[in-house]
Amino acid sequence: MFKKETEYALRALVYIWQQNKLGRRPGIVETAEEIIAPQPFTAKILQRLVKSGIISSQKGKGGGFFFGDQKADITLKEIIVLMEGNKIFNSCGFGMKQCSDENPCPIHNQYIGIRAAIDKVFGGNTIRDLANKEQEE
Amino acid sequence: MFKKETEYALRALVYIWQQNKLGRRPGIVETAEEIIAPQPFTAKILQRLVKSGIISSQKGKGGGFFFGDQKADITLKEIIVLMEGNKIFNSCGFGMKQCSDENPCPIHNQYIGIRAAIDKVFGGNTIRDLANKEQEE
DNA sequence: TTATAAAAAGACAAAAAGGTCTTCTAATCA
DNA sequence: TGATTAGAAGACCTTTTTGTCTTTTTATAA
Repeated sequence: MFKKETEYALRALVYIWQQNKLGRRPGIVETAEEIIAPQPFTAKILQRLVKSGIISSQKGKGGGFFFGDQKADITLKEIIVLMEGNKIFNSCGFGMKQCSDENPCPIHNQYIGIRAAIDKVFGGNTIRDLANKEQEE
Repeated sequence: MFKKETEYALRALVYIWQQNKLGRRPGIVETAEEIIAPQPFTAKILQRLVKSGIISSQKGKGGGFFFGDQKADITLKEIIVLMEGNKIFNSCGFGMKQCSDENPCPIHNQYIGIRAAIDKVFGGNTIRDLANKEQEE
């Protein structure tokens, strides 16, 4: 469904927030291990999230990643759009450029249901929501 | 949602069947133009579909592609699985390997709804269905 | 039976995705 | 203040996807 980058980003953000809630700021090594992702690749993704202002980071001893002013109420959809654009939320299931309500591809009317479901799930959940969910279990 | 290959395959098959119904057997050039896809890439994909037994082909003058014994009642899902495996129908929305009903990721219970919708649309429509749909319009 | 039209085959190439490695910079603590 | 810890930056590499090009094979029609 999504690119690896995007999946790693989502999983990392949930973990970082869970740790932040416990007063901790996890680093790259710890985060990559936890989410089962290659460490240098995780580093690159986290740096991108910092640059985009989704999270903050602290260099040096005792440093790590954390939600500061940003808060963990960002939706999964916002992260997904940042990482890979909104193709998944807008594009045609048949791959046609000009597909729309007015000029529908042969599965358009059925496919809009899929898109709506995707939008609801990823637009309707935040990092905070997922972090809480995981800890219930 | 899908790979280009897959989208081209679906569009090509619909077009080929529409032409077959009219007593014609379209060739690579014609098919690629119609579905707006690069010609040599389309050739490769059609050859793959022939090898897999989805359609038949005829070499030489007046040749082209056609549904013979195969019939056009194959579902879109079957084509998708052939082209890119069943990842989309089975995988986790959060990218976790071990995600299941027993060991769910934090969006599992919501994501299964998306998967069900995808399965219904692509498992519930055949090439014949789409070919008929397009001609209604 | 030969020219021609068309698919088959496979080598090649470009771009994107996924991932690694090394060096630099900054913060902190002893 | 200097050693150490940790993120930042960017060059580099590999695999997959997407696409091209050339040659070969086969069928048919003139």
